[in-house]
Amino acid sequence: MRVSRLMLVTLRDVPADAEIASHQLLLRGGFIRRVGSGIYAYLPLMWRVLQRINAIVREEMNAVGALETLLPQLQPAELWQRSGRWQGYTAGEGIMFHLDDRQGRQLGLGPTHEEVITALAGELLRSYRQLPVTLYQIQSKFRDEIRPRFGLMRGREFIMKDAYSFHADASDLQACYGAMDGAYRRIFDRCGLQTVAVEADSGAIGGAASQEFMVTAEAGEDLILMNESGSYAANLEKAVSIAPDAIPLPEGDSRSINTPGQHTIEALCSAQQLEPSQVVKVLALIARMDSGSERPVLACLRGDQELNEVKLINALTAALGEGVLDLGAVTAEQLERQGLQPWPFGALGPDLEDSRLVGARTWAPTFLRFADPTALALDRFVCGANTPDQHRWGWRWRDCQVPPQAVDLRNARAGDRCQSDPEQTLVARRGIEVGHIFQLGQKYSLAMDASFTNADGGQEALWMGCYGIGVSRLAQAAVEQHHDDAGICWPLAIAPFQVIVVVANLQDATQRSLGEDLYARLMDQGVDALLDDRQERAGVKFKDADLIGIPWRIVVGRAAADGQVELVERATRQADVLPGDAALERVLAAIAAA
RNA sequence: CGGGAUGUAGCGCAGCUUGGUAGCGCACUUCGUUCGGGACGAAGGGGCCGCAGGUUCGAAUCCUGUCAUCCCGACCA
Repeated sequence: MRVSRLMLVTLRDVPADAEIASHQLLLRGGFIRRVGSGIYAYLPLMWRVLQRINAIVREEMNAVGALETLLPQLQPAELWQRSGRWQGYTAGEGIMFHLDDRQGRQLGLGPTHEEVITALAGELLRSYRQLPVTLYQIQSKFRDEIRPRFGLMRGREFIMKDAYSFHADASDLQACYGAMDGAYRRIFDRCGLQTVAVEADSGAIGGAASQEFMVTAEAGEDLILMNESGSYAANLEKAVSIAPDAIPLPEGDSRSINTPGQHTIEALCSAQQLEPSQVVKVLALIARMDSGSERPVLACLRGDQELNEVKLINALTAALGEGVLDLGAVTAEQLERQGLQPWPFGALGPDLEDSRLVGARTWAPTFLRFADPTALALDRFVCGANTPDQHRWGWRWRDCQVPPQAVDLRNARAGDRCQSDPEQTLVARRGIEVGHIFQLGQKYSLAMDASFTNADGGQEALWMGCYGIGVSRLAQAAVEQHHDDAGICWPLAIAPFQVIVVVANLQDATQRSLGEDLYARLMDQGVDALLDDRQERAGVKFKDADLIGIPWRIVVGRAAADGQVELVERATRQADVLPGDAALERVLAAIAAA
C-alpha cells in the first residue's frame, strides 16, 4: 500500500476530548473517528488492526473446536422475556437499546447473545451424542452504557467475540472452560499483550466460576489485587484477604459515652482516642430486588474496613433467592418519604430495632442483618447506641439481641496478607478487562427450557459456558500498553502494516527506485508493507511512521547511492545502516520468527 | 441519574468581563526556495460563533431555555 493512497490523516495537536494516551494516539494517528458519544468509526488503518486480532482469535477458537457463526443483532423481546432479563435490561438503568417495529413488536439490539443462542441450542441439540458444541461469533454489540468512556475502551457499539459452549454435564463444561482459559492466554500472548487472569465476580451474567483477563495498565478502570508471586490475583469485587489484626480495646467496664457530632469513624476515633479497628460501624442500606420488594439492610464492618457492595449484593441474592436491582445508603429523605421517624445516623448499633421500620410505606418491616467476620471477631468494641450522640464502649456481640449473619463484606486492600499464602502481601494494580470466561451452568437453559436427552434417556437442561473478548477494546488496550512519547508501537502480530519503506527524498531518482524495489520485493514475499511516497519532507514522514507505529521502518536516503539503507525497529528505536538486501533479509527473518 | 466543565474553521485555541457583525497557530490550495526528525516566503480558500427564544438601534459577547460533548461516581468486553 502506498501512503499517498491511504487516506492517512494525522493530527499534530491532541484532540481535547481524549484523556488517555491510547485514545489520543488512535485519534491522532488516523485510526478512529468519533461519530457520537461511545460510537466510533474504524478507519482503514484500524480495520486492519482489528482484522489481524480477529484472525488470531479465529485460529485459536477453531483450534479448540469452536464453530464460527453469526447471530442476529436485532432480537425479539420475547426471547428476553423468556430468560427473565427483558425488564432488567431495558427498564431504568438497563443497558439494552430497544425499539418497537411497525407492528408494535418490541425488539432489542443485542448487548450479548445468551438468549438467542440458548433458544437455538434448545431446538438443535437433542441428544447428548451431539455434545459438546461450542459456537462463536465476532460482531458488534450494542450497550447503552451509563457512561461511555475513553474511546474504544467503553463504547456503546463495540466489537466482541462471544462464544457459548453446551455440555451434557458439569465436568465436561469444566474441561471446556479450562480449554478456553488456555486459548485466551494464547490469544492475548500472540497479540503481544501482558495480561493477568483474575478471579471475578460472575455478576449479572450469573453462574459458577468466572475469570477475567486484565491488561495491566494505569488507565485501566478495574482494580485488581494480586500477590507478588502471581499465584493469587482477583478483581477487587471478588478479592479476599487476611485483614490486619485489630488493636484490642483496653481493659475496663463497658459504658455509654457521649459522642456529640462524632458521626464518622474518623471523628469518633480522634475525639475518643480510639483506633478504627476497635469500632464496629453499621451501615443502613436499602436494596431494591428484582421482584420490586425493598429490603432494609444493616451491614456491620470493622471501623477500619470498607464495604464491598458486590459481596453484599451477592449475600442478598443468596439470602432472598432473587437478584438485586439497586442498592444504596438509606437517607433522611427516604425515611421521611416512608413516613418513618429519623434514625440516629452516625450512632447506629448492630441491634438497631426492627421497630424502626414499623409503618414504612413500601419497605419490608424487618432488617436483613449481616456482619463481616473481622467485625464479628472483635471481643469487645465500640459501637453506636442507637441514640443520637451516644456510643457504647466495651460492647460485646453477646449483648446483641438480633445476631447478624456472618458474610464476607469487606474490600480486600493492598498491604493485606494473602489468604492462600499468608507469607505474601497483596499489591494493587489497575487493569483493562479484555476477556471474561464464565461457567454458566444451567441458569439460561433452565430459564429458556433448552434441554437434551441424556445417556439415561432423560431430559436434562444443557450445561453452558460463555466466553467473551472485547476485540475493539483489546486493540486500544494494546496501544495503552505499547506506546511512547512519539506514538504507537504496535506489536508485530496486530500491526496494520509490518514494514514501512520511507523514501527520504522523492526527487532523488536513486532513492526512489531503490525504495520502489525494496517495497516490491517485500510485497512479493507476502509482507504487508507500506511505501511512503508522499511529497513531504523526510521529517514529516518519520514523525508519521512513529505515530502510526509500524514495527519496522526502512529508510532509503542519502546512502542509497551506495545501496545502503537504514533499518529501524520502532519499539526499541534501534537503527542500523546496512545494504538494502541485508535489511530486507533481517526484516523477513524477524517477521518469520514472530 | 447526581456532581463538575466545555461548545467559536478539519485540529488546538484567543475574543465574551466592558455588546458595534470574528481572529491566531497547525492543516488545506497555488507559486517560489528548501529537502534525514512535523521547513521558509508570498498569495488564497474555508466559520449557521451548538441550537432556539429574549433584551437591544445592534449579540460570539448580556438573559432564559434547550441540545451536544468531556471528566468524577453506579454498569461491563
